[in-house]
Amino acid sequence: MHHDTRRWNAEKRVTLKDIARETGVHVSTVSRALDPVERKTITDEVAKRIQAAAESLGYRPNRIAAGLRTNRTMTVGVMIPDITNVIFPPILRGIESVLEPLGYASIIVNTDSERDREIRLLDVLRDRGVDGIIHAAVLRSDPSIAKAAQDGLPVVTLNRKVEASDIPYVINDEDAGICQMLRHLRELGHTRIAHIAGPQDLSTGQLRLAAFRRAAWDLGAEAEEDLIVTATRFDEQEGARCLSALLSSGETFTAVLCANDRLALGAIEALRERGIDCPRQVSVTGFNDMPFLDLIRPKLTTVRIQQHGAGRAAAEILLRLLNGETADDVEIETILPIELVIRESTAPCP
Amino acid sequence: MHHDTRRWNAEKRVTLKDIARETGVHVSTVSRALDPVERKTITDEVAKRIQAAAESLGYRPNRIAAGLRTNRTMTVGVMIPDITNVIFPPILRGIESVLEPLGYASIIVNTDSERDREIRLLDVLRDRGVDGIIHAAVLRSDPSIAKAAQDGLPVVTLNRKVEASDIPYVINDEDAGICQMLRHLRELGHTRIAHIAGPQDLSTGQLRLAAFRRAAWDLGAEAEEDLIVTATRFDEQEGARCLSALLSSGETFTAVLCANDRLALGAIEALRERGIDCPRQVSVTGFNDMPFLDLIRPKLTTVRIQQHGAGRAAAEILLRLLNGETADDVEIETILPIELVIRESTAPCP
DNA sequence: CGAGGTAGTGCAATCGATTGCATGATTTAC
DNA sequence: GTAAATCATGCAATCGATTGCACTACCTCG
Repeated sequence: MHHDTRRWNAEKRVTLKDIARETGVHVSTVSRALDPVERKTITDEVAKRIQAAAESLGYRPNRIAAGLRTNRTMTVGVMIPDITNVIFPPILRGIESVLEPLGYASIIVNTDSERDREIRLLDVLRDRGVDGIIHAAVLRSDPSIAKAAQDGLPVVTLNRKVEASDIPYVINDEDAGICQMLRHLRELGHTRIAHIAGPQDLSTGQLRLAAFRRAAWDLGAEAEEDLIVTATRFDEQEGARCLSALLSSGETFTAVLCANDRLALGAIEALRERGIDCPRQVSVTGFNDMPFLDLIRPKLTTVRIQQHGAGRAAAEILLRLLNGETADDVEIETILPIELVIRESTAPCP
Repeated sequence: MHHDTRRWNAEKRVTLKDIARETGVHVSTVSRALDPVERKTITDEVAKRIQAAAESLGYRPNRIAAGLRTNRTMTVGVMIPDITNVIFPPILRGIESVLEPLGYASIIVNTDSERDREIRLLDVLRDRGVDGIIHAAVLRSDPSIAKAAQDGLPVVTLNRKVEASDIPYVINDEDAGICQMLRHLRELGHTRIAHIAGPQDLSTGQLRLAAFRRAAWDLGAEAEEDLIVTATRFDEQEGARCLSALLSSGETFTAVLCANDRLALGAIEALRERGIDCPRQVSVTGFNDMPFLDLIRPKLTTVRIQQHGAGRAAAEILLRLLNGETADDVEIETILPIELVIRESTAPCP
């Protein structure tokens, strides 16, 4: 016999072969007796005996071996930009709430919004034979994941969509969110409303900006292009930078509608540094309603998206893909409803 | 040939066999040429040719197959109570920063502090053949993980330790943290200092309570047992409940040293509800310095622990275990230094 | 120039589970 | 009562990579 080079062979695992020896049947019979689907092809008495033996020996199926044969690992990959961004943990729990009860585990990777990293991590996932991928960090143009999906790997994108592809996606009703928020500001009397837009290479940033322009039009005024500044990242630092840019542009404004909460937080901080009060002098709004927002002063008026729900929805679609439905059977677009959350960062126009 | 029952065989993967056929050598030679260690046993010219072929065919090793043979999956399991607790994401990034560059991926699971779930998830991880586990959700007494470690599975615990076992652990200097905090409160003139202790089935809760008693003694006063209330969970709700209990006990106090930030946040909220001002009337302190604390009013005085650093430290120890060092070679205990962070929730004794 | 090395490859077993087909036993049908 | 159908189980190939050992050159040295 060849030498054993395994790592920790202390108590070697119980295998089908052990159960077969114990019960005096062939390993294939054991395999069938333990498979809920194949079980009916086995005499009931024998199946019971095998299951009892499996139980008493403490058998646990080796998913690695099964995975090699069947090409299913019961593991999915989840790609997000950065787990320390508080918006993502609830999403992950939403995904888990659907997948875990069905026996799936997930490998979570952080792309840090770097394309190289994303490509490398995609390989990391494929090398491990994940059955599918939920991708919450795609760019509007993202050839690597599009290629993977083309090859037949089940993929669903979350929060963002990749254009010119038939990858199913779950997003929020950005249009309604921006529109309702703009209306809210109008009702408070604001007319000169600035927009700090998100990165335009992300569908979220692009959709929200488009929605802003459209909403302004719908409300009877063209969007003032000079009052739109575009951030390069969705973070506080960029929020602050964009607000400074607005201030030094010389334009006047009494409200700033930001493409997400972190931009809004940065903007408020920049206002504070200049002694400008939010909301008394300038109203600021966010998008996402990330956790803890109600503990931070001023409490931010924002658009609540379904975080847990988005995770669930994406997982459910992925499941259908995993169960053999093709991208044609599954609806490409899922838009989740939003809800306006009015707190303290918006006030009547001074 | 048997029927192929694989799932998405669209573009079937390139295997060693394909490269072997392409280059006219045996698959074992290909395997060796692609293995950095075995490579030297191969003629340089042949190795180069094989590598070139692998490259041009777009070969990606199948880790499932390799894992079956070698019993190494290059995947580790990470168990935490709940990813939506903001303390954990930085820890995970710390772990990742060490393991990911070495080719490891991690499967993260949330135990929700439920024992059944923990046991089930432990099986989920073992079934997938993880090479080791970083466990940040252990109880002081935790037979299931102790058993796994006994069986030879590399395990490191993080933030908490399991007693009566030789599982290496990485924790914070709870003693120093509590002691420095108590001294800080004393220096502000407080003498009647309450303690909201954490769950005593977690080493963190137990160590911090013990440290509180010891520190009180060291500072020349016995801990007033009536001023100690124990929470059943580390969360805001319990913080509020414990504070109420303190208030209705009839004891007087001017400061509350809490076993972690969430308890402190809950305590402050409960004070606020009763119209008691923190810090003017009662000082409150936390432990951990979780993210966003500086955005929440009043800014919480707390003990900063190394979150990212703890993840890194645990990962480094796990690595040594993975590389064959036994629990005897590795230091069982790693205590990371803490730092007092004085903000606005503590003030001189009124 | 032949014995003893050594280096480079090939061979084949192996990891553990799955599954199409073969086989033998039993039942059903006529 | 025998042919045919049905059922339960065994057999063996397979997934893709790894690796101990065998084998064949060629090399070195005396």
